[in-house]
Amino acid sequence: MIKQQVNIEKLNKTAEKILTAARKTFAEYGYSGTHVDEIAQRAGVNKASLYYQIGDKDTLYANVIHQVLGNIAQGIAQAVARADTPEEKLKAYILFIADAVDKNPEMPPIMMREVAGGGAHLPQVVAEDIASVLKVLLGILEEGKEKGVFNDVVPFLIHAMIMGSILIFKMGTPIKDRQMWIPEKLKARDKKLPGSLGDEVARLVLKAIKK
Amino acid sequence: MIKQQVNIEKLNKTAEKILTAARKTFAEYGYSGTHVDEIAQRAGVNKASLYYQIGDKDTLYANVIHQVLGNIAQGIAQAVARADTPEEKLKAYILFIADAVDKNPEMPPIMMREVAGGGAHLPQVVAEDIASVLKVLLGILEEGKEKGVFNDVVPFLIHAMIMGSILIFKMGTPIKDRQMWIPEKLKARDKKLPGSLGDEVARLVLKAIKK
DNA sequence: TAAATATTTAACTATGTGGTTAAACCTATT
DNA sequence: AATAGGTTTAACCACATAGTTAAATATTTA
Repeated sequence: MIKQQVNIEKLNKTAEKILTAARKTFAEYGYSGTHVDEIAQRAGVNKASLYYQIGDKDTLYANVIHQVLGNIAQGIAQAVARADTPEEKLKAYILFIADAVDKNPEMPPIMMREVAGGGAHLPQVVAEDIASVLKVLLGILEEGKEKGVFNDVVPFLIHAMIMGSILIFKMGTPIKDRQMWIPEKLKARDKKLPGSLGDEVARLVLKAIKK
Repeated sequence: MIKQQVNIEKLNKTAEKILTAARKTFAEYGYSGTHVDEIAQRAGVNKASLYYQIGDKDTLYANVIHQVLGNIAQGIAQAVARADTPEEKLKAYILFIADAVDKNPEMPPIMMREVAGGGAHLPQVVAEDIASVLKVLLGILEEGKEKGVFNDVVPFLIHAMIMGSILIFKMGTPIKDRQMWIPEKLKARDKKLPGSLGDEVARLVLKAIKK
C-alpha cells in the first residue's frame, strides 16, 4: 500500500484538479466505494490523464490521505508550544484539531473509515504523523500530572475522547438533523452550541481530567 | 435502501451461517468493499443459496446492521430504569454501551462507517432505534440538570463524547499497538486500564458534566 | 519554424462482481 | 415407493470498473 508521493509543491493545474476531486470522492464514498471514472469526471479530465499525472487508485488515495491527515502534526506542535500551562496547552491542542477539521471537511469521514478499516491503507508517513500528534498529547498530560494539575489518566483514551467527540459530532449532526423522529428538544438544544465545538470539547475534557 | 427484514426468530442453519459471515465481512470491509461471493464462501454455501435465503446485497446489509445496531435500544432503557440517581443512570447507560460493544465486536466498524457515510444506508428501523437511545440520554441529562447535579450541556455532544471515546478507543488500540513508532510510554500506559473501558469513560464523562 | 517532448484523449481490454437460471438434490407427506 | 415442495448447486450473464494503448494535440526547445 505504500506508494509514491507526488511532490505537492510543484503541482500543475491538472494534478490539482484531480487531487481535489479525489479528496471529495474518497471522503464521500470511501476507498472501495470510489470509482476512478468518477474522480476523472469530477476533475474534468480524461481518466488516462489521471493515470499519467498521479498514478493508480492506490497512489491517488495515498496522496489524498497524506494531504488530508499528514500536515497537521507540525501545526499542532507549534500551537501547543505557544501556550504556557498544561491547561492552556491542552486547550490549544484541542482547538487546533477542531479548527483543522473545520478547514478540512474531508478529514472526518476519511479518518473514521480509516480507523474502521483497521488502518489497512494507512501509508507509513501518515501513521508517523499521527504518532507525533499522540506524542504531543502525551507530553501535555505528563506535564500536567507532574505539576499536579491533571489527574492520572489513560492517554490514548483521552485521545479517543477528543477525536471521537469532534469527529462524531461533526459527522453525526447532519444525520441527526435529517431524521424527523429525533426529539425536537435535542435538535433545538444543539443549535445553540456555546462558542465553537473546539471550545466546548476543551471545556469538557479539561473538567474531566483536572484535579 | 429500505429492504425486507428476515424474521430473525425462525432462522434456519443456512441463513444463520450467511448472516454471521455477512456481519463479519461487512465489518471488515464495509459495504462497497464486501463481495457477495466472499460472504457465500465464508458461510460455506452457494451464492444462489444466499440469494434464496436472504436476498440481494442491500437486504443482506440491512439485516446485518439491524441485528448489530438495532437491539440495543430496549436494553439501554431497561438498564437505565434500574438506576436511581441521574449519575447512576448515566453510568448504567455508558456501561451498557461499552458492554454491548464488547459483546458485538462488529458494531464499532459498522457504526463508524455508517456515520462516515452520512448514514446513507441506514434503514429507518435502525435510525429510530438510535433516536430512542438518544432520547434516553436526553432524559438523563435533563433530570440531572433539574436536580442540580449536572451542568447545562449540549446533549448531542455528550453523545458524541461517549460513543466517540468507546468506538475510537476500541478500534484505534489495535492500530496503535501495531505501529512500532508509537512512544512506548503510551503503549505501556494503556495496558493498565483501571477497570473496564466503560468504567473509565463513565468516570471521565461524569466528572466532565457534574456540577 | 521545425523538431522534440510533454500532455491529453477516445477507444479498448481484461477482469471482477452482482445477480439469475435451470437442473439436481434433499425432505416430508401420502 | 411415489410425489410434491422446499433447498442447494454449477454454470452462466450482463454490466461495471481498473487500468492500457496508440494516436492526437499542446508545449517547449533548438
